Amino acid sequence: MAGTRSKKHAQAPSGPESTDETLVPLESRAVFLLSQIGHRVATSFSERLEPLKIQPRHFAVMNGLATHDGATQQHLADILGIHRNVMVGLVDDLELNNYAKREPHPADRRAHAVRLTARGRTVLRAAHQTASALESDVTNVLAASERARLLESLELLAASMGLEPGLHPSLRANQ
Amino acid sequence: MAGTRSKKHAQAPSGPESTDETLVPLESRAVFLLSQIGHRVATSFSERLEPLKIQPRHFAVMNGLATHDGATQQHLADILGIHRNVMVGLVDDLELNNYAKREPHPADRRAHAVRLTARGRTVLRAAHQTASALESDVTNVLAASERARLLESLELLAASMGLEPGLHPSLRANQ
DNA sequence: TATTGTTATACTCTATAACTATA
DNA sequence: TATAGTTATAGAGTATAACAATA
Repeated sequence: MAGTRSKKHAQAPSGPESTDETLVPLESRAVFLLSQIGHRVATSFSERLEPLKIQPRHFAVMNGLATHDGATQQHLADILGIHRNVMVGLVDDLELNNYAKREPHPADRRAHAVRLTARGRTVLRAAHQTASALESDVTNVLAASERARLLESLELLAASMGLEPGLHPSLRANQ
Repeated sequence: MAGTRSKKHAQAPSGPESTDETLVPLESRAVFLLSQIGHRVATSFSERLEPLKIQPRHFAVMNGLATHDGATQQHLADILGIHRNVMVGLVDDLELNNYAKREPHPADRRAHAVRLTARGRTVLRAAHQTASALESDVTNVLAASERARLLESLELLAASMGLEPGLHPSLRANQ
Protein backbone atom coordinates (compact mmCIF):
# COMPACT_ATOMS: atom_id res chain seq x y z
CA MET A 1 0.00 0.00 0.00
CA ALA A 2 1.19 3.44 0.98
CA GLY A 3 0.04 5.18 -2.17
CA THR A 4 0.30 2.26 -4.56
CA ARG A 5 -2.72 1.34 -6.63
CA SER A 6 -3.71 -1.42 -8.96
CA LYS A 7 -3.67 -0.39 -12.60
CA LYS A 8 -7.18 -1.51 -13.38
CA HIS A 9 -8.76 0.21 -10.42
CA ALA A 10 -12.40 1.19 -10.97
CA GLN A 11 -12.29 0.83 -14.72
CA ALA A 12 -15.33 -0.43 -16.54
CA PRO A 13 -14.58 -3.65 -18.40
CA SER A 14 -14.64 -3.61 -22.19
CA GLY A 15 -17.21 -6.37 -22.75
CA PRO A 16 -20.34 -6.81 -20.64
CA GLU A 17 -19.11 -9.99 -18.87
CA SER A 18 -15.42 -9.94 -19.80
CA THR A 19 -13.38 -10.11 -16.55
CA ASP A 20 -15.89 -11.03 -13.89
CA GLU A 21 -14.59 -10.06 -10.51
CA THR A 22 -18.27 -9.94 -9.59
CA LEU A 23 -18.00 -13.68 -9.13
CA VAL A 24 -15.59 -13.41 -6.22
CA PRO A 25 -17.82 -13.67 -3.16
CA LEU A 26 -17.35 -11.06 -0.45
CA GLU A 27 -16.83 -13.63 2.24
CA SER A 28 -13.61 -14.88 0.66
CA ARG A 29 -11.96 -11.48 0.44
CA ALA A 30 -9.43 -10.67 3.12
CA VAL A 31 -10.45 -7.01 3.09
CA PHE A 32 -14.08 -7.86 3.73
CA LEU A 33 -13.21 -10.26 6.52
CA LEU A 34 -10.86 -7.73 8.07
CA SER A 35 -13.52 -5.05 8.03
CA GLN A 36 -16.19 -7.43 9.32
CA ILE A 37 -14.05 -8.86 12.12
CA GLY A 38 -12.59 -5.47 13.02
CA HIS A 39 -16.03 -3.98 13.40
CA ARG A 40 -17.25 -6.84 15.55
CA VAL A 41 -14.15 -6.78 17.75
CA ALA A 42 -14.43 -3.03 18.26
CA THR A 43 -18.11 -3.35 19.16
CA SER A 44 -17.37 -6.18 21.60
CA PHE A 45 -14.64 -4.22 23.29
CA SER A 46 -16.91 -1.21 23.59
CA GLU A 47 -19.67 -3.34 25.15
CA ARG A 48 -17.31 -5.01 27.58
CA LEU A 49 -16.04 -1.63 28.75
CA GLU A 50 -19.54 -0.50 29.66
CA PRO A 51 -19.38 -1.79 33.25
CA LEU A 52 -16.32 0.41 33.70
CA LYS A 53 -18.28 3.43 32.46
CA ILE A 54 -15.82 4.16 29.70
CA GLN A 55 -15.61 3.87 25.93
CA PRO A 56 -12.58 2.85 23.89
CA ARG A 57 -11.70 6.52 23.39
CA HIS A 58 -11.57 7.07 27.15
CA PHE A 59 -9.40 3.99 27.38
CA ALA A 60 -7.05 5.59 24.86
CA VAL A 61 -6.86 8.81 26.87
CA MET A 62 -6.30 6.98 30.18
CA ASN A 63 -3.63 4.91 28.49
CA GLY A 64 -1.96 8.08 27.32
CA LEU A 65 -2.13 9.50 30.83
CA ALA A 66 -0.50 6.36 32.25
CA THR A 67 2.67 7.20 30.37
CA HIS A 68 2.25 10.98 30.27
CA ASP A 69 1.00 11.89 33.69
CA GLY A 70 0.30 15.59 34.08
CA ALA A 71 0.21 16.21 30.34
CA THR A 72 -1.84 19.10 28.99
CA GLN A 73 -4.98 18.35 27.02
CA GLN A 74 -3.31 19.66 23.90
CA HIS A 75 -0.31 17.38 24.42
CA LEU A 76 -2.59 14.38 24.94
CA ALA A 77 -4.53 15.37 21.84
CA ASP A 78 -1.31 15.48 19.80
CA ILE A 79 -0.13 12.10 21.10
CA LEU A 80 -3.41 10.32 20.45
CA GLY A 81 -4.49 12.06 17.28
CA ILE A 82 -7.64 13.35 18.91
CA HIS A 83 -8.79 16.90 18.24
CA ARG A 84 -8.45 19.20 21.24
CA ASN A 85 -12.13 20.16 20.99
CA VAL A 86 -13.05 16.52 21.50
CA MET A 87 -10.49 16.09 24.25
CA VAL A 88 -12.41 18.60 26.39
CA GLY A 89 -15.44 16.32 26.53
CA LEU A 90 -13.39 13.18 27.14
CA VAL A 91 -11.57 14.73 30.10
CA ASP A 92 -14.95 16.02 31.33
CA ASP A 93 -16.24 12.43 31.30
CA LEU A 94 -13.19 11.11 33.12
CA GLU A 95 -13.50 13.84 35.74
CA LEU A 96 -17.21 13.11 36.29
CA ASN A 97 -16.32 9.47 37.07
CA ASN A 98 -13.38 10.58 39.19
CA TYR A 99 -10.99 8.67 36.92
CA ALA A 100 -8.87 11.74 36.23
CA LYS A 101 -8.57 15.30 37.43
CA ARG A 102 -7.54 18.64 35.99
CA GLU A 103 -4.90 20.45 37.99
CA PRO A 104 -3.40 23.88 37.39
CA HIS A 105 -0.41 23.52 35.12
CA PRO A 106 2.78 24.54 36.96
CA ALA A 107 4.36 26.30 33.99
CA ASP A 108 1.45 27.55 31.86
CA ARG A 109 -1.57 29.24 33.37
CA ARG A 110 -3.64 28.67 30.20
CA ALA A 111 -3.25 24.90 30.44
CA HIS A 112 -4.35 22.10 32.72
CA ALA A 113 -2.20 19.24 33.96
CA VAL A 114 -4.38 16.14 33.62
CA ARG A 115 -3.72 13.28 36.02
CA LEU A 116 -5.19 9.84 36.61
CA THR A 117 -6.69 9.36 40.06
CA ALA A 118 -6.09 6.18 42.06
CA ARG A 119 -9.52 5.04 40.98
CA GLY A 120 -8.62 5.85 37.38
CA ARG A 121 -5.52 3.66 37.60
CA THR A 122 -7.60 0.77 38.95
CA VAL A 123 -10.13 1.15 36.14
CA LEU A 124 -7.36 1.37 33.56
CA ARG A 125 -5.96 -1.91 34.84
CA ALA A 126 -9.40 -3.49 34.63
CA ALA A 127 -9.75 -2.18 31.07
CA HIS A 128 -6.49 -3.85 30.10
CA GLN A 129 -7.75 -7.08 31.60
CA THR A 130 -10.92 -6.67 29.55
CA ALA A 131 -8.75 -6.33 26.45
CA SER A 132 -6.81 -9.46 27.43
CA ALA A 133 -10.00 -11.42 27.95
CA LEU A 134 -11.31 -10.32 24.57
CA GLU A 135 -8.01 -11.25 22.97
CA SER A 136 -8.28 -14.76 24.43
CA ASP A 137 -11.92 -15.19 23.50
CA VAL A 138 -11.32 -14.05 19.92
CA THR A 139 -8.15 -16.00 19.21
CA ASN A 140 -9.13 -19.13 21.16
CA VAL A 141 -10.17 -21.01 18.02
CA LEU A 142 -6.68 -20.73 16.62
CA ALA A 143 -3.80 -23.00 17.56
CA ALA A 144 -0.90 -21.19 19.20
CA SER A 145 1.22 -21.40 16.07
CA GLU A 146 -1.59 -20.04 13.90
CA ARG A 147 -2.15 -17.27 16.41
CA ALA A 148 1.51 -16.28 16.21
CA ARG A 149 1.46 -16.30 12.41
CA LEU A 150 -1.73 -14.26 12.34
CA LEU A 151 -0.19 -11.65 14.63
CA GLU A 152 2.87 -11.46 12.39
CA SER A 153 0.81 -11.00 9.25
CA LEU A 154 -1.41 -8.38 10.91
CA GLU A 155 1.64 -6.44 12.08
CA LEU A 156 3.01 -6.54 8.56
CA LEU A 157 -0.28 -5.37 7.08
CA ALA A 158 -0.64 -2.57 9.63
CA ALA A 159 2.87 -1.34 8.94
CA SER A 160 2.44 -1.45 5.18
CA MET A 161 -0.80 0.53 5.44
CA GLY A 162 1.00 3.25 7.35
CA LEU A 163 -0.93 2.65 10.56
CA GLU A 164 0.87 4.08 13.55
CA PRO A 165 1.47 1.50 16.30
CA GLY A 166 -1.05 1.86 19.12
CA LEU A 167 -2.98 4.66 17.42
CA HIS A 168 -6.52 3.81 16.36
CA PRO A 169 -7.52 5.59 13.14
CA SER A 170 -11.05 6.25 14.40
CA LEU A 171 -9.64 8.74 16.91
CA ARG A 172 -7.94 10.69 14.17
CA ALA A 173 -11.25 12.23 13.14
CA ASN A 174 -10.25 15.77 12.19
CA GLN A 175 -6.81 16.13 13.73
CA MET B 1 -16.22 -17.03 21.32
CA ALA B 2 -19.94 -17.48 20.85
CA GLY B 3 -20.82 -16.84 24.46
CA THR B 4 -17.61 -18.07 26.08
CA ARG B 5 -15.70 -15.76 28.36
CA SER B 6 -12.38 -15.73 30.08
CA LYS B 7 -12.69 -16.36 33.81
CA LYS B 8 -10.76 -13.33 34.91
CA HIS B 9 -12.62 -10.89 32.69
CA ALA B 10 -12.73 -7.34 34.07
CA GLN B 11 -11.85 -8.31 37.59
CA ALA B 12 -9.74 -5.96 39.66
CA PRO B 13 -6.49 -7.62 40.68
CA SER B 14 -5.95 -8.34 44.38
CA GLY B 15 -2.76 -6.35 44.81
CA PRO B 16 -2.11 -2.97 43.15
CA GLU B 17 0.43 -4.29 40.64
CA SER B 18 -0.15 -8.06 40.90
CA THR B 19 -0.99 -9.35 37.39
CA ASP B 20 0.01 -6.54 35.09
CA GLU B 21 -1.77 -6.87 31.81
CA THR B 22 -1.24 -3.14 31.57
CA LEU B 23 2.22 -3.96 30.30
CA VAL B 24 0.95 -5.64 27.14
CA PRO B 25 1.20 -2.90 24.50
CA LEU B 26 -1.85 -2.33 22.35
CA GLU B 27 0.08 -2.74 19.13
CA SER B 28 0.85 -6.39 19.88
CA ARG B 29 -2.74 -7.43 20.51
CA ALA B 30 -4.51 -9.15 17.63
CA VAL B 31 -7.81 -7.51 18.59
CA PHE B 32 -6.32 -4.04 18.38
CA LEU B 33 -4.64 -4.75 15.06
CA LEU B 34 -7.85 -6.24 13.68
CA SER B 35 -9.84 -3.19 14.71
CA GLN B 36 -7.19 -0.80 13.43
CA ILE B 37 -6.74 -2.54 10.08
CA GLY B 38 -10.47 -3.15 9.67
CA HIS B 39 -11.22 0.52 10.16
CA ARG B 40 -8.57 1.60 7.69
CA VAL B 41 -9.65 -0.94 5.08
CA ALA B 42 -13.28 0.11 5.39
CA THR B 43 -12.33 3.77 5.06
CA SER B 44 -10.17 3.05 2.02
CA PHE B 45 -12.92 1.11 0.33
CA SER B 46 -15.38 3.90 1.03
CA GLU B 47 -12.99 6.48 -0.46
CA ARG B 48 -12.32 4.38 -3.55
CA LEU B 49 -16.03 4.00 -4.20
CA GLU B 50 -16.51 7.78 -4.27
CA PRO B 51 -15.90 8.09 -8.05
CA LEU B 52 -18.77 5.64 -8.52
CA LYS B 53 -21.03 7.85 -6.38
CA ILE B 54 -21.81 5.06 -3.96
CA GLN B 55 -20.93 4.02 -0.42
CA PRO B 56 -20.25 0.50 0.85
CA ARG B 57 -23.89 0.23 1.94
CA HIS B 58 -25.08 0.97 -1.60
CA PHE B 59 -22.63 -1.64 -2.82
CA ALA B 60 -24.26 -4.11 -0.41
CA VAL B 61 -27.73 -3.30 -1.73
CA MET B 62 -26.66 -3.51 -5.37
CA ASN B 63 -24.95 -6.79 -4.61
CA GLY B 64 -28.17 -8.07 -3.09
CA LEU B 65 -30.10 -6.93 -6.13
CA ALA B 66 -27.70 -8.80 -8.42
CA THR B 67 -28.87 -12.08 -6.95
CA HIS B 68 -32.41 -11.00 -5.99
CA ASP B 69 -33.59 -8.96 -8.92
CA GLY B 70 -37.05 -7.53 -8.40
CA ALA B 71 -36.98 -8.06 -4.65
CA THR B 72 -39.08 -5.82 -2.42
CA GLN B 73 -37.32 -3.33 -0.18
CA GLN B 74 -38.43 -5.33 2.84
CA HIS B 75 -36.96 -8.52 1.40
CA LEU B 76 -33.69 -6.79 0.62
CA ALA B 77 -33.66 -5.35 4.12
CA ASP B 78 -34.12 -8.83 5.60
CA ILE B 79 -31.37 -10.33 3.47
CA LEU B 80 -28.84 -7.63 4.24
CA GLY B 81 -29.73 -6.92 7.84
CA ILE B 82 -30.54 -3.31 7.04
CA HIS B 83 -33.58 -1.67 8.62
CA ARG B 84 -36.37 -0.98 6.16
CA ASN B 85 -36.42 2.69 7.18
CA VAL B 86 -32.82 2.99 6.07
CA MET B 87 -33.46 1.01 2.91
CA VAL B 88 -35.82 3.73 1.68
CA GLY B 89 -32.99 6.26 1.54
CA LEU B 90 -30.54 3.84 -0.04
CA VAL B 91 -32.94 2.96 -2.85
CA ASP B 92 -33.66 6.69 -3.22
CA ASP B 93 -29.92 7.28 -3.73
CA LEU B 94 -29.64 4.46 -6.26
CA GLU B 95 -32.64 5.77 -8.17
CA LEU B 96 -31.23 9.32 -8.24
CA ASN B 97 -28.07 7.96 -9.88
CA ASN B 98 -30.11 5.77 -12.18
CA TYR B 99 -28.42 2.66 -10.78
CA ALA B 100 -31.73 1.05 -9.81
CA LYS B 101 -35.40 1.67 -10.28
CA ARG B 102 -38.60 0.98 -8.36
CA GLU B 103 -41.27 -0.82 -10.31
CA PRO B 104 -44.77 -1.74 -9.25
CA HIS B 105 -44.74 -5.15 -7.63
CA PRO B 106 -46.74 -7.65 -9.68
CA ALA B 107 -48.28 -9.42 -6.68
CA ASP B 108 -48.44 -6.82 -3.90
CA ARG B 109 -49.64 -3.29 -4.50
CA ARG B 110 -48.08 -2.07 -1.24
CA ALA B 111 -44.60 -3.11 -2.34
CA HIS B 112 -42.06 -2.13 -4.97
CA ALA B 113 -40.00 -4.46 -7.09
CA VAL B 114 -36.49 -3.01 -7.08
CA ARG B 115 -34.30 -3.68 -10.09
CA LEU B 116 -30.78 -2.78 -11.15
CA THR B 117 -30.56 -0.73 -14.32
CA ALA B 118 -27.99 -1.48 -17.02
CA ARG B 119 -25.96 1.41 -15.66
CA GLY B 120 -26.29 -0.05 -12.17
CA ARG B 121 -24.92 -3.37 -13.32
CA THR B 122 -21.92 -1.63 -14.89
CA VAL B 123 -21.26 0.31 -11.70
CA LEU B 124 -21.62 -2.83 -9.62
CA ARG B 125 -18.99 -4.54 -11.74
CA ALA B 126 -16.69 -1.54 -11.32
CA ALA B 127 -17.27 -1.67 -7.57
CA HIS B 128 -16.21 -5.32 -7.49
CA GLN B 129 -13.08 -4.37 -9.40
CA THR B 130 -12.43 -1.67 -6.83
CA ALA B 131 -12.71 -4.33 -4.12
CA SER B 132 -10.29 -6.55 -6.01
CA ALA B 133 -7.81 -3.73 -6.39
CA LEU B 134 -8.01 -2.94 -2.69
CA GLU B 135 -7.55 -6.61 -1.87
CA SER B 136 -4.37 -6.69 -3.95
CA ASP B 137 -3.01 -3.46 -2.55
CA VAL B 138 -3.64 -4.52 1.03
CA THR B 139 -2.30 -8.07 0.82
CA ASN B 140 0.58 -7.29 -1.55
CA VAL B 141 3.13 -7.27 1.27
CA LEU B 142 2.35 -10.89 2.09
CA ALA B 143 3.76 -13.87 0.26
CA ALA B 144 1.12 -16.01 -1.45
CA SER B 145 1.41 -18.71 1.21
CA GLU B 146 1.03 -16.19 4.03
CA ARG B 147 -1.94 -14.67 2.27
CA ALA B 148 -3.62 -18.05 2.06
CA ARG B 149 -2.97 -18.76 5.72
CA LEU B 150 -4.23 -15.34 6.74
CA LEU B 151 -7.44 -15.90 4.80
CA GLU B 152 -7.92 -19.26 6.50
CA SER B 153 -7.40 -17.80 9.95
CA LEU B 154 -9.71 -14.88 9.27
CA GLU B 155 -12.44 -17.22 8.03
CA LEU B 156 -12.06 -19.28 11.17
CA LEU B 157 -12.24 -16.19 13.38
CA ALA B 158 -15.27 -14.83 11.56
CA ALA B 159 -17.10 -18.12 11.89
CA SER B 160 -16.28 -18.50 15.57
CA MET B 161 -17.52 -14.98 16.25
CA GLY B 162 -20.84 -15.84 14.66
CA LEU B 163 -20.38 -13.43 11.76
CA GLU B 164 -22.65 -14.28 8.87
CA PRO B 165 -20.76 -14.77 5.58
CA GLY B 166 -21.01 -11.70 3.38
CA LEU B 167 -22.98 -9.67 5.90
CA HIS B 168 -21.25 -6.64 7.32
CA PRO B 169 -22.20 -6.01 10.94
CA SER B 170 -22.26 -2.24 10.45
CA LEU B 171 -25.37 -2.63 8.30
CA ARG B 172 -27.17 -4.46 11.07
CA ALA B 173 -27.67 -1.17 12.92
CA ASN B 174 -31.13 -1.66 14.41
CA GLN B 175 -32.50 -4.55 12.44
C1' DT C 1 0.60 37.25 17.14
C1' DA C 2 0.02 32.34 18.59
C1' DT C 3 -1.72 28.85 21.71
C1' DT C 4 -4.87 26.42 25.42
C1' DG C 5 -9.09 25.36 26.60
C1' DT C 6 -13.81 26.03 25.72
C1' DT C 7 -18.33 26.74 23.53
C1' DA C 8 -21.52 27.05 19.57
C1' DT C 9 -23.21 25.54 15.20
C1' DA C 10 -24.12 22.72 11.48
C1' DC C 11 -24.19 18.20 9.42
C1' DT C 12 -24.32 13.32 9.23
C1' DC C 13 -25.96 8.80 11.24
C1' DT C 14 -28.74 6.23 13.83
C1' DA C 15 -32.93 4.85 16.61
C1' DT C 16 -37.68 5.00 17.40
C1' DA C 17 -42.08 5.90 16.55
C1' DA C 18 -45.84 6.84 13.82
C1' DC C 19 -48.45 7.38 9.61
C1' DT C 20 -50.76 5.56 4.74
C1' DA C 21 -52.07 2.19 1.81
C1' DT C 22 -52.68 -1.99 1.21
C1' DA C 23 -52.96 -7.15 2.62
C1' DT D 1 -54.84 -7.12 12.55
C1' DA D 2 -50.42 -7.18 10.18
C1' DT D 3 -47.21 -5.63 6.64
C1' DA D 4 -44.61 -2.40 2.93
C1' DG D 5 -43.10 1.81 2.40
C1' DT D 6 -42.49 6.33 4.07
C1' DT D 7 -41.76 10.37 7.05
C1' DA D 8 -40.60 12.81 11.37
C1' DT D 9 -37.99 13.41 15.44
C1' DA D 10 -34.53 12.94 18.75
C1' DG D 11 -30.02 11.52 19.82
C1' DA D 12 -25.11 10.52 19.01
C1' DG D 13 -20.74 11.82 16.69
C1' DT D 14 -18.03 14.94 13.95
C1' DA D 15 -16.29 19.25 11.67
C1' DT D 16 -15.61 24.06 11.77
C1' DA D 17 -15.34 28.26 13.54
C1' DA D 18 -14.98 31.42 17.06
C1' DC D 19 -14.06 33.29 21.72
C1' DA D 20 -11.40 34.44 26.42
C1' DA D 21 -7.29 33.97 28.84
C1' DT D 22 -2.63 33.68 28.57
C1' DA D 23 1.84 33.06 26.27
